Amino acid sequence: MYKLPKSGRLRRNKCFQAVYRSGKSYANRQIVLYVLPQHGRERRVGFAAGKRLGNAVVRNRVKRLLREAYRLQQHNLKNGFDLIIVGRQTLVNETLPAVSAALSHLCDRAKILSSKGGAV
RNA sequence: UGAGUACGAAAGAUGAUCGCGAAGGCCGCAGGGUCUUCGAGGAAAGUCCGAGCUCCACAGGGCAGGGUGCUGGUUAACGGCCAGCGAGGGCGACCUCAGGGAUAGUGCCGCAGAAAUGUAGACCGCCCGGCUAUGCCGGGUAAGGAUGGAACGGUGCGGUAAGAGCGCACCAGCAGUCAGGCGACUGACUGGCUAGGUAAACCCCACCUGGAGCAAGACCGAAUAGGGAAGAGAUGAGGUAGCCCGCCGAUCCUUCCGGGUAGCGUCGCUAGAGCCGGCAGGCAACUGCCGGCCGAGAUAAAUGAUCAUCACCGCGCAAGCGGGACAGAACUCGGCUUAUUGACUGCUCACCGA
RNA sequence: UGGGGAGUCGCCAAGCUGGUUAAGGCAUCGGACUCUGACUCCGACAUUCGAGGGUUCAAAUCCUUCCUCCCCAG
Repeated sequence: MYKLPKSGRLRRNKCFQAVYRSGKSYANRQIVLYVLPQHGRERRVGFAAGKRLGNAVVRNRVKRLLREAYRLQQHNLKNGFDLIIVGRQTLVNETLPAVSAALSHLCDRAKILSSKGGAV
């Protein structure tokens, strides 16, 4: 239930470009969320951390935080979407609970939470 | 106690839960499931050097170009390291140095200054002589002044019209001989009395050096079309590094039109100039022998999150609270450089006490 | 990850190779012309060339170590 195998991840540059170009975006101070509907498919997700955030250690940490936050609440999300979650500058010094809260806030606004799960 | 200096080592430990990557075993036709083991660094960084490896010819010759530059050693190699020599800095422990050649040649040395390298040069002085005489002219003089970063060895005595290595002593420097040292070099003696700086300017000398890089390169599979048109060249197109040689070499190149630009592909991909311990050689860098160990292999790219306990540091009487830097493998090694935490050890100096 | 290039005034830049003056244009400020503005004319504007160290009498320039930015290769 909490697993996150490679098949649920966005892996190709093409897919990333498609989501960036055609998807809708939602943002708050910590996170930017891109959503592209893909009807009938398994939900896939990608994580990104831009060069502005800092050196390689900081960028890796941001991506791992985002992945952990997504992993722990993915069962509340609907299927049939490609998502990209991008970390922003204020995320660098945050801890996991704050990241989770920010992510669920965005998912609520994007209306991809499943009805039986509800907000965390 | 304070200040400093050198060197080595380390970069918290254990457990639980959830999750990720790889390898191997088992189950399954298969998607996959499950168990075990392993899973970031001293700098993984910067990419400043040197190698391995791959392709270009089994990488060859000459010129050009580039690099290094005290001596000896070390190494696969190096611009690294070790030991020494010389110069400079520090009271000292110790530190710094691209540190060959300026007597092979060429260039440059602004402004200032009379003059910037030629045995040249007289602005003020100094001395001698002449004159139309408180000045002017001619000559001598580089000791004094002035300029400059630098002015043709320095100090002293003699000498002289005034001066000058003109003569002498000492010092610096140069050349030669002898002695010591593998050598850089050091010491002694002799000689002629003097030769500016700059080679991180060109250069000379000695030594080294082919080019590209794992996006190298190899393989498998898919796709299209053995597409069309025009032009140049076989006393040889074209390729091979800048040129010449040499080599490869039968179809190749340029332009236009059209088509294609595709695979979460496989290998290369991790056992290596490897790590740890002991012994031996060496002042040391390092080397040899013996024994043991296997320690990441990803590809939008794994190595994470949460919690608990115990160490360590700081604050606090205590309960407790807070803290742990710099930073993330991408073919692999040897160095260098840069970033950075809190401790340990040796040595030096200053002060105080016994 | 590998390879290559560039940092000079607020902006665009010349000067670096071959060492002794930091050109020029735009912008800004002050003045003149005008009743006022524009145009035009005159004047001002870099103690230092991304940062540190070295060579030299002397460094934007030569050497070296860092920092920042840009480009190319799937």
